[in-house]
Amino acid sequence: MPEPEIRELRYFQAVAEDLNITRAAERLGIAQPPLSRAMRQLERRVGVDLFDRSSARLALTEAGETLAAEAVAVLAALDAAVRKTQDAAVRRSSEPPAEPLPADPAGQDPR
Amino acid sequence: MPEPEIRELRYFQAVAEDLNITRAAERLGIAQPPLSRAMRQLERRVGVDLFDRSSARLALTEAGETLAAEAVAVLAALDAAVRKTQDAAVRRSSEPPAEPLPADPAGQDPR
DNA sequence: TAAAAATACTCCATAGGTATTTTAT
DNA sequence: ATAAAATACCTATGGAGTATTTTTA
Repeated sequence: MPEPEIRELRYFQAVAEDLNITRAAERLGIAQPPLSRAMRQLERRVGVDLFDRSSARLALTEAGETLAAEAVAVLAALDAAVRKTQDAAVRRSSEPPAEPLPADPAGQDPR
Repeated sequence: MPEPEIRELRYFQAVAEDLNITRAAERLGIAQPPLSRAMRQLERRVGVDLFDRSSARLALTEAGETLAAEAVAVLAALDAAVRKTQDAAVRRSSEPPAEPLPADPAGQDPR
């Protein structure tokens, strides 16, 4: 089983927030069964249990908590990578660069 | 078109290193055409040209150089996420943890 | 009994393969 | 003429859907 994909990390982030696969699926705009399967597959990919399903209330294992925290960094790195790549292309086509929008949500990491 | 996936970033990293799709494909264990298509798809996903194909010698655009640098961070973050998640599960099942192997390639980021 | 996750299928999008053509040196 | 990328086509894996069945408060 190969490594986790970005889509799975996004799904996992939603489930870890809600601790409810049904509601996370609604939020993600997909059905519950594929999300349930995606989480099982993610567990197979990393090779560890991420959820404690022994109770009715879905809970994260310690490993799950760890991945939830780490996933934030991975997804932030991807978002930054895409944004910087697009910025690099824009700069090339239209110098000088437009000044950064003041409506800047949370400051996107100064280069 | 949705966002880049991890597999595409790994492929891109190989192509960016070789600047030769055919050789990168060999290295990755896939055929040349699917790799060529994956790079086209990646470009569509980020919405910018990553390669300059005007010459016989494949070259990265400025955006491509940017993504090559940023991809390293994304993939490192993913590797760290998986490793830490697996470590968290191991710690839980067998305390105390076995001491870290001395044959440690490049030191895996102190927590 | 009710709410949520898991299972059993079906379908289709897309990752990947082979053969071939195009392009640029 | 050659080496590499792109295109055309086909196959198969797996992502996602609906219907249904566990499971546990």
